[in-house]
Amino acid sequence: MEFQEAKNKFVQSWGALGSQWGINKTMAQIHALLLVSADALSMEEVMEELQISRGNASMNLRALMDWGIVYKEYKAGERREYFTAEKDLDELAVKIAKERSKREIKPALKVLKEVSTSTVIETQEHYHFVDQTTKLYDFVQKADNMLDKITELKDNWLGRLLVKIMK
Amino acid sequence: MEFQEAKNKFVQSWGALGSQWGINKTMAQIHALLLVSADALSMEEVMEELQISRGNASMNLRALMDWGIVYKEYKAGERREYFTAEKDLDELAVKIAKERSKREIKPALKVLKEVSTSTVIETQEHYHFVDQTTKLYDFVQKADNMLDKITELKDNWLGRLLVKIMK
DNA sequence: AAAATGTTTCATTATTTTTTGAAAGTTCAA
DNA sequence: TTGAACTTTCAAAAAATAATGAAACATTTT
Repeated sequence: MEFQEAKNKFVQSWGALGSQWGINKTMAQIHALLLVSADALSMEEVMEELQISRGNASMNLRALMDWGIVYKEYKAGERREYFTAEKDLDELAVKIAKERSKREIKPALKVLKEVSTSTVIETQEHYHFVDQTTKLYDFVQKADNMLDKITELKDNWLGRLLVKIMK
Repeated sequence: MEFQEAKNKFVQSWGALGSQWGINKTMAQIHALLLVSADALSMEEVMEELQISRGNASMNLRALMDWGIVYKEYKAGERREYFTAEKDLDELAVKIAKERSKREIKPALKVLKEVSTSTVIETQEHYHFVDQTTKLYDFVQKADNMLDKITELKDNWLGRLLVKIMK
């Protein structure tokens, strides 16, 4: 396969995947592009390669930086800003997971706690509601903790073994 | 908090969460509603409670059944169909994960394999592309396997211990 | 076999989300 | 301080996605 063809295919597919996970298409595409680019790219180059407008590029590059998975880079003697992606995949996964946890899981947990603890139980129906939402709260919290636990685990001997077994 | 108010808050929030995860709002809301309902609901009741059209209810209930997380139920002597949600949260998580893996991860892996193995390397730039996509392939595959592994683990003694430690 | 009851489909409409591009804003160099 | 190079913002337009509702389709009862 031609290099350009392969790169394009990858960027497009990654964009499609992103949009199924609540990340917008362009944001995912820019990330994909930077991920497989050997050097940092300027905004101009990103616009050119993905055929998108300046505003779109600017907004999504900012969003990626807010997520902490794309960095600005300055080249000596150059005015223009360049952008690179976090290329360590473990690091990338951790950052994405943390960000989504903060933005989505935490607020969901807040609602679950609220509704599960403040509802007055008067009937069987109410009881079922409180029971179910309480279980959901515990479950979501457990799941949310998982990643932190895995990250910690990696730092010790037993942990590394376990991670290895699980792989 | 009033029961109806709590239920509503939960259903709405769950719907919002769903839409950030590529599941449409109504689908997530219907699922939330069935999850906290003590009894199975008819399509009519779902429409009424969520204030949605018949077509919308029909399509999304079907989609939920396709995902295997909502079931039809027939009541003796009744013509009408009733719907219930999978209420075992572990089971629910497994089904959702399997479905997303099938629909999203597997196709992504296919593309990754394709571009990482079929690109002819002629320059440093090409090398970096192949290297990065290969790493990504390995990483995604590993992540995709995780859940299966955790599920298996739960079935044996050592596994249960590990899962306990990690919790 | 017709009516009654219930479900699905899908073209049209509405809503939501994303993108554009031009104007405003910054920063640096001369 | 002016102008050149570059970035950000945001109202408006475009595109993508979801919802409606009426007609078609099924199934059961009389």
